[in-house]
Amino acid sequence: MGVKEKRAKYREEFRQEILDAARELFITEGYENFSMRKLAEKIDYSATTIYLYFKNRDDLLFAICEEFFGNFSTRLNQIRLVSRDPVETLRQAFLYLMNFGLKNPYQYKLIFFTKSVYGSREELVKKESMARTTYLVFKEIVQDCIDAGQMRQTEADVIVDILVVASHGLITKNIYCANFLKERSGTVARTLVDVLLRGLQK
Amino acid sequence: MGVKEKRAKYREEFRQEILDAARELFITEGYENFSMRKLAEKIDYSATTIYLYFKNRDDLLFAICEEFFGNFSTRLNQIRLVSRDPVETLRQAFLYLMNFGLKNPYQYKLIFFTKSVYGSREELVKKESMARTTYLVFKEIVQDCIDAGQMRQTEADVIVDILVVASHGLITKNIYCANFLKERSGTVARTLVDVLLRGLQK
DNA sequence: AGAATATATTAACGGCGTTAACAAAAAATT
DNA sequence: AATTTTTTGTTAACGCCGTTAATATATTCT
Repeated sequence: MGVKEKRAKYREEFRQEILDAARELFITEGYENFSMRKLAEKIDYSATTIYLYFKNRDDLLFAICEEFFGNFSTRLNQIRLVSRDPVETLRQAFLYLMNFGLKNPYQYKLIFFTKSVYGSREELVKKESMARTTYLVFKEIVQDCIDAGQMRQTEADVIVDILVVASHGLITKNIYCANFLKERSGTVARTLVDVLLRGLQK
Repeated sequence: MGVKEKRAKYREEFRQEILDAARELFITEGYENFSMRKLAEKIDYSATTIYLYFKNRDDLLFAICEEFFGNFSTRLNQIRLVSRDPVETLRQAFLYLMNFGLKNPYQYKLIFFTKSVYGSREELVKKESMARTTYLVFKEIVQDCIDAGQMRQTEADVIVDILVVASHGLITKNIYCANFLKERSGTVARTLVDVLLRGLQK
């Protein structure tokens, strides 16, 4: 009926509030069953208010992705500072990604397996997104391994791809295959990491 | 306005016609943008007619999945008959899955990465679906390798999981990551197969 | 105080999946 | 051959959805 008595004094603060609610809703309901109206009800505002802070539904998802990749690249740089051995750094980085996926499968799915929010390759490269930054850091870690002579001479891009492929596969299977017992996922994950890193080393 | 002059004489025939149109529409438009109304328009019938042949939207998807798994398990048995070496059989089977995915990414996605149409593990096991059959054949092929002493003693289930994980990962990445150059996918695929099979052999 | 801007609302458009009510053709029964 | 029943199709409607337009009110600026 009446208008909200409490207004959003600080735009960014309220924007973040919406984003948090959206992330939760996206994860619990899934991308398909998310709706702007549900989100509106959750934050107790009308649906159209959301459009004052986000262009549309996909803009919300974009913000969630960027948030994730921001944290991820920070974490990668931390790992890099702590660990001295390049291959060990790579293992840690890879495990971090996989463990995040195993612990937060639906957020992982939301970020990596939903209608790409970053457009084509050209758009991705020029847009200077956190997603792009993260990829570059990951690639640098791989390059460090190659430069240190501890990894067979393959294009760093390909190696990054292989690792990401493995991680993506594990999480997808974990999510979509009902006959994929949860207890086994740990075993599969460990085996995957070992086989891949051993296969990649000189 | 008027009622259709040409009626569907043979139920199964018309059902298949709908299914073919649905598959095409699901693949071209994606699961998200598929709609019963579009399908209706495509086959030139009213939307509600579809409900005389399929329970609902997901029932259509289920039929498409079963169709695929039927073909897949047949193909696996063919490979098994031709090839004599167990590991070679496994390689062929694995490559068949991956190549199908690389050639038909959106159908692969539709079948493996959409809201599971097979329910929980218990439901999957008791329902006697083609999906279940396919999994069992795949597992038998792996078991043959183990029995022949050519593969390290690991649970066959785990090995199947690892291979499927790799395949799923490759296809997902191929679909969702704009920066995943198409030309590279072949290289990554070959490397994956080699590393995995070598790592699994005794 | 008054103008301008930011923030929020309701109403509406055109789409969706699905069900209900109904019509007509085909098949079965008498 | 006439009539009942079943199958196959239709239109209308319900309650969702994303998004835009028009509008009202609060806050901020001058």
